[in-house]
Amino acid sequence: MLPAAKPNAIQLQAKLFRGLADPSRLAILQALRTGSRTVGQIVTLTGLRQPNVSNHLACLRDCGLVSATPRGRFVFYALSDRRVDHLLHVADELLAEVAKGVYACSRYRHGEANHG
Amino acid sequence: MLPAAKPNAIQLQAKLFRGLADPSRLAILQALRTGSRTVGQIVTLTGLRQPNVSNHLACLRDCGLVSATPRGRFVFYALSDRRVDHLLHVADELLAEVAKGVYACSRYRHGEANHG
DNA sequence: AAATCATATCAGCATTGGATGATGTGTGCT
DNA sequence: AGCACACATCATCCAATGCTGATATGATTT
Repeated sequence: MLPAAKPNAIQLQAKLFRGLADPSRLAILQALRTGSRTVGQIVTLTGLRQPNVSNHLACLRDCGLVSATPRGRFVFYALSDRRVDHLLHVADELLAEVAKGVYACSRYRHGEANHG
Repeated sequence: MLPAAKPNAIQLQAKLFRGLADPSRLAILQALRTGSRTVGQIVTLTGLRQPNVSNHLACLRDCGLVSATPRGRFVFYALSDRRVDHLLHVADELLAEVAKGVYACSRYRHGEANHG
């Protein structure tokens, strides 16, 4: 499919970025930047529905971006590594200095509003 | 929508990551990491169709990730800033060390194959 | 001026992905 | 044991996104 540049690496990167490309998942990661949180806390912090949060957490966990620690009937989630935080930081820098036009990119509206 | 963490920043990040979350766009960016390329060159390098490439380039350009320099009937595209390359690099590090499970994340299949 | 080439734009289609409500699993308390 | 709570999973629905072929625009050459 891609003669020149290693498809595998690209596909992986694409998947990683897609994992980060969702406002809900970013909100969850944001909630975890300050420390471990239970699912219930994340629900409260983000305003998302519980099944929705669980679903996204499963995704983030599969991807290795967050870690889960069961404790009694609670499950504490945390960023799995400081690099995750770092990537978010680098992205913010890029937004501030380079990618200012992102808000105006009309190719997709994802992130502007939620569906029904 | 998100009481705790600045929604705006999150929406912006989501949009930026979504800009990077597409295998075609990543392939294009990859093709540009080695220098300026015309649309035709990118088409050849990536194997994508020309309208498709133009479309993605418009997206990337709107987002500020790439810059366009018309020269005669050609248009040369290039990464707009070294930070773009940097972000891709950080993402690769994350993939190598932390997010190894990304390949197995079954919440979405984006990046594994193209449609019809 | 006509033709050709490089790129951009358009309308339509198919697919993916995310949200929701209902339900299942397992733990802790009384 | 029975109940209540915290979280996970399921099936379904809907919207957004990306791809394609056709076409328009603009520039260069003859």
